[in-house]
Amino acid sequence: MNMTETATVKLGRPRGFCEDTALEAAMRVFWEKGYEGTSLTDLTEAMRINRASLYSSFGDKETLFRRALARYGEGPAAYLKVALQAPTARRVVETLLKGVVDLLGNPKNPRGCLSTQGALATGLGAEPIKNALIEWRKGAEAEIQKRFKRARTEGDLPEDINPGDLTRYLSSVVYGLGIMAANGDTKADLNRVVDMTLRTLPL
Amino acid sequence: MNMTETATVKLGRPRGFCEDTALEAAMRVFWEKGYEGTSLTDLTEAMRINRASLYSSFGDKETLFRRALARYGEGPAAYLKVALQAPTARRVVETLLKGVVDLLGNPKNPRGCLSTQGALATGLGAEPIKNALIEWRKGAEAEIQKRFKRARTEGDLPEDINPGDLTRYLSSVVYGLGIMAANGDTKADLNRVVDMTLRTLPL
DNA sequence: TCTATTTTGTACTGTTCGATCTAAAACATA
DNA sequence: TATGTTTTAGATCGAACAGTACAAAATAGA
Repeated sequence: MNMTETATVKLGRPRGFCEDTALEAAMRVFWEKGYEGTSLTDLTEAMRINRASLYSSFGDKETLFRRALARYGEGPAAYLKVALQAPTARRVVETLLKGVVDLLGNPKNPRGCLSTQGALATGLGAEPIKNALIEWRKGAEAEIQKRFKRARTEGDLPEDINPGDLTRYLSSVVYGLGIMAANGDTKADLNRVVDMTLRTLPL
Repeated sequence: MNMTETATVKLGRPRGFCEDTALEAAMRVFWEKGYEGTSLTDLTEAMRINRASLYSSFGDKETLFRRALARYGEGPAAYLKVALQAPTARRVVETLLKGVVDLLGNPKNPRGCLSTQGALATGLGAEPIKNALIEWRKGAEAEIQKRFKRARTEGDLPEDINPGDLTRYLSSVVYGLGIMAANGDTKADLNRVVDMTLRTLPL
C-alpha cells in the first residue's frame, strides 16, 4: 500500500450524486426561502439526496449554508470582483450596477439577493448566520471602498468625493435594489433606478 | 338595561394588562427577530401576558403581526405621512430621509426596519406575511409617487424627472438605509448616505 | 352570598424541527 | 466468493413550535 499518495481509488459504495450540483440546489433553496425558512426536508428534496448523505457530505445546516454563501459569492455574485477591475471609478460603478441588475433582474433566479434574503432578523438559533451575512456584506463594502481609494490616487475620483461616503451611498442603492427585486419589481424597474443613479453620480 | 348603548361596563374578571402596551412590546419583538424568528414564548414574555390572553385579545400569531405592522406604520414609521405634507418635492425628500435616519439611527430601536426585518424570505407557513410586507412597502411607494405627481403639476419637479423613476430611486436608497442599519451602521453613517443623496438630487 | 361572565395560569395537543442511529445496499480488493 | 469500506434509505430521537382545553381566579350584579 502506498501511504504517500492521496487515495485516488475510492473504496465502498460510490456517491449517488454530484456534490457540486447538490450544493447549487441548496444555495437556490436558501436564496428563495432564507435560512430559517428552509427546512432539512426542503433541502433534501431539492438536492435529491437524503439526510444522512447531506450530513456526511456537508455537515449540519449551518455549515451547509456557509458553503452555499461562499458559492453564491463565487457564482451569482461574482460580478463584484469583475466590477472592481474596471479601469476607472465611474466604470466600476457602471459595471457593478449592471451586474447587480443582471443578477436581480434575471427571472430564472429567486427574487432578491441571498445575502439579504438569507437572514436579516432571526431567532436565537440563527444568530450566527445573521452575523455571517452582515460580515459578508461588510466585506464587500470594504473591497469597494478600497477600490475607490485607489481611484483617488489614480485621479479618477474627484477631490470633493469621500471614498467611504461614495461606497456607503452606492451600497445603499445596491441593497435597495435587492429589496425592490424581492418586492417583485422587474429588470426594467431596476434599470430605471440604475439610470437615475448614474445620471446623478458626481463623477 | 340600555340596549342602544355599547357596553361601557365590563363584566367578569378585568384585564391584567394594557392592550396598547402589550401590542407595542409585540411590535418590537417582531421588529428585532422577524416573524419566523419570533416564538410565542418570546411574545408572551415580552408582552408579559400568557398564551391564552394573547390569543383571546389578538388572535393568532399572524393576526398579531399584522396589528403590530399597522402600529409600526402609525408610530415609528409615521414620518412618511409627515414627509408627504412637505410643501415642495425637494422638501418631501429631505423630510423623508431625515425621518428615516431618525428612526433607523436611534439606538433605542431594534436594528433595521420592521418591514424588511419582518420577512423577506420565508418557508411556506409565513408566505402570507411576506406578501403583506411587500404590499406594505408598495403602498408606501405608491403614496410617494402620488406626491411627486402632484409636485409635477405644482411646478416643483423638473420636467426631465419622471415621478415614478424618482420614487423608485428614492425607495431604493431608503431600503438600502434599512439594510445598513441592520448591518449595525450608526446614525452618522446613515447621515453620510443621506448627504450624498441630497447633494446629487436632481431637484 | 350566590350566580353569571370574563380573564388568567398551566398543562397539554399534534406537528414539525434539526439531527442521529441502524441496517441494507453497492462498490473495490483479495 | 468473502471481506472491508462507504453510501443509502428510513425509522427515530428529543426539543421546540403554534395553538387549545380547562379549571381556578377575579370581578359585577342580584
